[in-house]
Amino acid sequence: MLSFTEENYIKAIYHLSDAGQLAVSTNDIALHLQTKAATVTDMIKKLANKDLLAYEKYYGVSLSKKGKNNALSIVRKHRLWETFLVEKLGFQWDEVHEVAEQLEHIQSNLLIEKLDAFLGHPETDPHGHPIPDKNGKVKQIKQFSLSQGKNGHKYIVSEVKDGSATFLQYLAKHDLYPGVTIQIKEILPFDGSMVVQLQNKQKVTLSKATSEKILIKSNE
Amino acid sequence: MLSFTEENYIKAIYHLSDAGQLAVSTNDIALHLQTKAATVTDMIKKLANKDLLAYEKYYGVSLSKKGKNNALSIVRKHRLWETFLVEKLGFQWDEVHEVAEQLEHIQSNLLIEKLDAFLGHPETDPHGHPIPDKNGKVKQIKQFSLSQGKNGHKYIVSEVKDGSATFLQYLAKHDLYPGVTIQIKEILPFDGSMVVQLQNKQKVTLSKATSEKILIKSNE
DNA sequence: ATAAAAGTTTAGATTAATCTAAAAAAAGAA
DNA sequence: TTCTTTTTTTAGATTAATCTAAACTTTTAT
Repeated sequence: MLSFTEENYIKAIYHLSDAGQLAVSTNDIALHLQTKAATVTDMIKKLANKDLLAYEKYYGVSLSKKGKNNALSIVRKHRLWETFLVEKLGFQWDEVHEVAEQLEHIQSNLLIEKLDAFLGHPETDPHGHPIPDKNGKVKQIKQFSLSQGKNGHKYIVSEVKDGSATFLQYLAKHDLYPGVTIQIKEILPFDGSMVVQLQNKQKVTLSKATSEKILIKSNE
Repeated sequence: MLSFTEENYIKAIYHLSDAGQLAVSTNDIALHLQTKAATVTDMIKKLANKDLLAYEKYYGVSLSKKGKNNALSIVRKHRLWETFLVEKLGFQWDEVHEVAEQLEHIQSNLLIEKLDAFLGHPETDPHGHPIPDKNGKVKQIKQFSLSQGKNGHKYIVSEVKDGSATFLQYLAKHDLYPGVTIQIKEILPFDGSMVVQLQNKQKVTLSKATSEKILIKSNE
């Protein structure tokens, strides 16, 4: 069984490697976990000894199959807890992250399976991130950035790529959540900002920077 | 903020001292926490420095006001989580303890207040233990042991004094939970065992040892 | 191609929580 | 009361996770 700290390293590496695709550098991990490179070197040696990752001196690490499975289990727990906090306890979606960071380390398969059932086996969390299933399978949705959407077309918001409280609060104010249907009404050529209409007919103007951080999927 | 370990010591001392009434010995704490007396001595020195308890060498410890408040907050969290696990996730009442031992250490006031509201501000957990309120106030119920009940009288089961899985499973099999109304039908003079009738008219014979571990309160 | 910069590792310490073994104090028994 | 037993504390180590400073590798720039 992994310690709290080991789990955090595995999760960080998973995210930084884009779900285990690419190798991750010592400094990236240190930055992400707000710790020092020397500390990271020590820890990745330990994780390498446990066969959770492959480590080549000076060339970073990449997760093993076992490491990826561990990461997926932690991500699953994190996202189920976030869903619980928002759907059942009424948290704002910008308030959930820190608490879920703690809850994801609770060790109990029974708990997580019962929580999953209680939530109705959700496929995505409140930010639109897919929740890995019990076996670590992640359902991939065909999605792309809102900035690539076409004028006049309707889409469903599927995910937001920025978890900062200010950004999430901004979106919340304009009722932009995963699951919401939007239609692109206008794309301004000079700065790439766009006007989108919500279900309730309200229109919002989004800067290019913002529309790049919102992912959408086709309207079926 | 207290560490996981510090919280466990404070909670153990709280329970062993009967809610902070009496002093607790080093050995009792070591036994309860499955650790060594030397370790306990070190830790209580640390907790004494933080003004969580009063420590007199060779004469044990007693919780300070601050220590008691901390303990009550942990107990509150533990019991709210147990209630959640049983009421919302469908855990059996003998399965909840270990998981609640982990959940009680999650740090978030918002979480615990929202959980409390979600559960409808329960006054007792599934074992009938009172849940301290936000301010640490514990509602005391006038209760006594079933073994002291009178023949023919009706009572409500209010608490069970043994948390072992086997005992709880035994009670569950006979539908004996806090909140259930029972009537004493017969008390056998030679061994003190008694026959009680449940709401559904079923009768169960309980040994003296068992009836001593079940607490009851008056039927209003 | 080589020197400077950036990134990484090693060496040596530190802190929290734990342990064993030995010393000291308190409690119980003769 | 004095000796034995039990309980508690102290001393000295250990492990996990962290740090700083120095050494070493790789990358970048001139």
